[in-house]
Amino acid sequence: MKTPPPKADRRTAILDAAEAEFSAHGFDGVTLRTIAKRAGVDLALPNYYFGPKKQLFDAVFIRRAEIVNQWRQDALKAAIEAAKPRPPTVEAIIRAYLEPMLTGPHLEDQGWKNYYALVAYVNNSPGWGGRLMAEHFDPLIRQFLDALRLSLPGMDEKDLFWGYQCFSGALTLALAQTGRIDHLSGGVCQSDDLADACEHMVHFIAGGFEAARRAAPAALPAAPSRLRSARGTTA
Amino acid sequence: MKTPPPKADRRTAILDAAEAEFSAHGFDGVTLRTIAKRAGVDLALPNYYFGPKKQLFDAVFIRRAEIVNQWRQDALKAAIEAAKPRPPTVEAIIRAYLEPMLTGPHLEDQGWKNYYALVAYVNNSPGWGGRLMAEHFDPLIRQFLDALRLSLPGMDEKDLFWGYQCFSGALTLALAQTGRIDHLSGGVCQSDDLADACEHMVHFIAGGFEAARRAAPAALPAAPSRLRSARGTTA
DNA sequence: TCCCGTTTTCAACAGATGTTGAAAAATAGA
DNA sequence: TCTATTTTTCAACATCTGTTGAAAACGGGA
Repeated sequence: MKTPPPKADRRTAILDAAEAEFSAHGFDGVTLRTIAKRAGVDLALPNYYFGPKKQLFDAVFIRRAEIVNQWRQDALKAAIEAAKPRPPTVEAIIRAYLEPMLTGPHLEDQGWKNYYALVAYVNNSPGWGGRLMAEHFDPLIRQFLDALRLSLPGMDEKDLFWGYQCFSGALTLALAQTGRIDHLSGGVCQSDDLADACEHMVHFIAGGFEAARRAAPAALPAAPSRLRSARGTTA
Repeated sequence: MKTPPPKADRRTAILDAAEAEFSAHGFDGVTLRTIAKRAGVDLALPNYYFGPKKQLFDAVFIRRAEIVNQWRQDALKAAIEAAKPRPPTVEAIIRAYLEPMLTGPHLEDQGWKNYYALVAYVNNSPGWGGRLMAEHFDPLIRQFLDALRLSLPGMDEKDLFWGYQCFSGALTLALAQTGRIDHLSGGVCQSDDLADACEHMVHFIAGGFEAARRAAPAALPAAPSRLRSARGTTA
């Protein structure tokens, strides 16, 4: 599996092994010997290629970050383009944020699932994890927040950011694939079925954002009726 | 601070130190020497009181679990009682789930904030973390799911569980208090202001559940118009 | 006072950990 | 083929890790 090349590329073998181990046990729960053994290489090789342990972790984290960022940026642009000249719906924005990650043929590669669990680990780690997330994901997140602002006119900034915090938390737990929802639901839901998680999250999160705007204390006293969200009243 | 008793209770001193360290660095990121030094006790003492390292971790996790569970169970019962004979609103249920944890004077104790971060760490840890969560929190979670079922008639089971997954994720990230939302919002939101997070989460999550029910593929063919959510249309 | 159970300290163990330098092997260019 | 560069192996280092057993200090009852 994973297309073992005749003359193995030990570099990516190390990255794959480190990805699997780090995502399962965290940074401190993994030894270089474990990684080396899993990759089928000598103990000294990870250090030769990537330097000290923390730099190896960073390399694993960065490897797929730009790829997924590109996917999501394209999806966001497409959603904006498709809705022109109006802003896209909240649901369309959330979908552009989630679908490139959580659906598609790349999920058949266990490496991608491991990577997502790693992102979840980093996003929940206090301190140094924050820098990694901020460096590699904040620019794109701000683009999505900008899009949401346009789709949720009159929404308070604080509500928007706390809404994103809820959104990010829901996504993070889905990425972690801890299997807890499997146990809790008695098998009705499977935490490694990311596409299923995505489809449900889209509706839940979009509804959350819209409810958060509606609940604003006094954010829309002179409500701008000219710019109303595409989704009108539901009843 | 933390009421250092004249004849110190080294037992709770160890628990407090372990709580702070584990919540900040995870299980493998902490050494018994660090904990002992922080607690101001000898290296051998943690082992004397709690046995091996993992049992110490469990003791920290369990110590406050029953307390918070009791709070939440009381709040749920009160919400059900207050709404009788109808089921409480979704928002009231979510509030009963969140407010006992995230608001109140106990949050002035840094120990509680550390504990919440620890719960977030455990909930996002694959494998062994799941057992801890399931053992100590699942019974109460099922009570809340039962209440939600009554307040969301016609909702599909799968939608309910995925909704809870979103809910749990949002709560978990809030509990982690990673400080990321502070940076992202430029100071508008502060991740250690759990009461503020709570108030926003209540609306977001309640809206999410209601939207998830509405979005059910064909769950309500003969929509029960007699039972409608308290919150009507807004325009 | 002595005695006995509990608590605390001390020192050390066996093993694991990240990292490194030098030797050996493989590779590519001329 | 010889040579120069890169890649891989090997062995070891200093340090840290969880755990333990024995000794010491403590505390209360007789």
